[in-house]
Amino acid sequence: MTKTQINTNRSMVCADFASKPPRDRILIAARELFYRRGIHVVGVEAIADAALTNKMTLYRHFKSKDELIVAYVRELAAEGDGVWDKSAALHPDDPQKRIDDWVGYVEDILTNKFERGCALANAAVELQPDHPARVVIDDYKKGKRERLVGLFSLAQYRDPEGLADEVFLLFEGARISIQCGGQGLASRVVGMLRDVLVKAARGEKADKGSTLD
Amino acid sequence: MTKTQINTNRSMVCADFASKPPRDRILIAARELFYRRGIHVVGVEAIADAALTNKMTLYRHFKSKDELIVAYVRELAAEGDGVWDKSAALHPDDPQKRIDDWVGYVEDILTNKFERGCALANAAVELQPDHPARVVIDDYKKGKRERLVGLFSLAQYRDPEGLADEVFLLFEGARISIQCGGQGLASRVVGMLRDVLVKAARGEKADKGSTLD
DNA sequence: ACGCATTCGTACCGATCGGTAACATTGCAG
DNA sequence: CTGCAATGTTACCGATCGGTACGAATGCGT
Repeated sequence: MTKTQINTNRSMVCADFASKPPRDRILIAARELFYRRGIHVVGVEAIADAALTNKMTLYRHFKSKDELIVAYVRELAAEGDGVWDKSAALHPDDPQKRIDDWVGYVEDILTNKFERGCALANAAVELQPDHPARVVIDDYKKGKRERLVGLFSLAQYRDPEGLADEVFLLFEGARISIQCGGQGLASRVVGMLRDVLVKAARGEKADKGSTLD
Repeated sequence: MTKTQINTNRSMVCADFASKPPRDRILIAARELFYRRGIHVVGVEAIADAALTNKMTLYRHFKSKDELIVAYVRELAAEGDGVWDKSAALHPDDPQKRIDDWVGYVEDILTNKFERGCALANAAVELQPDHPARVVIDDYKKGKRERLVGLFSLAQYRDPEGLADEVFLLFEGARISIQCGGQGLASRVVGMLRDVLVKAARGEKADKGSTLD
């Protein structure tokens, strides 16, 4: 909560930005520009400028723009996994608490007025199906759904697969809808999500004799 | 059902393609290329080529590429509205039948293996928030949700607003997920959608004395 | 047959794209 | 201080971008 989110369009996202190594600055700048404006419309020179460096240094760290895109997507995926892992490390034996964490995380995202949808989904929209970054995105999304399934299963909810599908799709739908006409949706979704989970929780431990695996 | 969907990457979507006026050919070609490859990566020359014409003729019908993009988005929106209107015209007094129509339409889309997500949502991802096409997309999406609300209200479902939000988001989430790791989801979503609607139908006409407007 | 508008084809414009060559400059380890 | 690697600077490459000038070809109503 209370993220130190920066609202400017500059890429000065932290005080010691200039003191970071060039590769880090480039990735930070690329991340901001790719997310805000799109991947194809942002040129490598603009990224180098925002990273307080130049095109040559960029190409010393990344063989091509495509490789930079892959690094960008990899970083996003790693960060998403990191949030999840941290919650799992904090509450290793309390799946319900981890579910609450996730809902809070979702709420933070959906109520952030600088959101422009899921950066990974947006990247998937822009990139051709055979782009090397696509498999990273696919794996991440698949993994995220499976984590939800595992969590619901651990919390002994009924039908963890179906429940994971449902909340996953609601979340994805909300994120994409934020950027096209669904501003009002965001606030309603969180309540809806909690509703679905509470309703599902009523069925937990219903008859634990059935095919639980 | 059994749409005459063409699977080639060519833009020869109908037999009399060459006999259509240039403007139509350009819009058809733009539609296919924008959807398959993305808006920014497709140049006007590629569109003109696919439309069996040249850049000059394109610019006689569209003042700029941006205007072509707006026309593209407008056409998509009009077509989406058309599907809805047709169902409404066929079953003006049978909201349940229209709901079934919509679910069938959704099923057609989600099980079409050439789907690359909602063309309008994809366009919104690629275009800057101040692009003139964005308001067309926003209006369409808002309108679509309101149509759902109206339909559920007409069918006397309980909480039509919440229900519309739910099925709308599930649908949107499914469409975006198809193109990133969620191939398996598509088939499950349709069942889930029917489930949600059936469950909601159980609450219909519950107490019709309440604030129905 | 004519005139006229639409369309076609080509060649071009300036700008920007991704990517590189070659060299000057910095900073840090020995 | 010396040496070497990392970084900065500038200029450039071919290709492609959105957009246009202009003349030739076409179709069609009269």
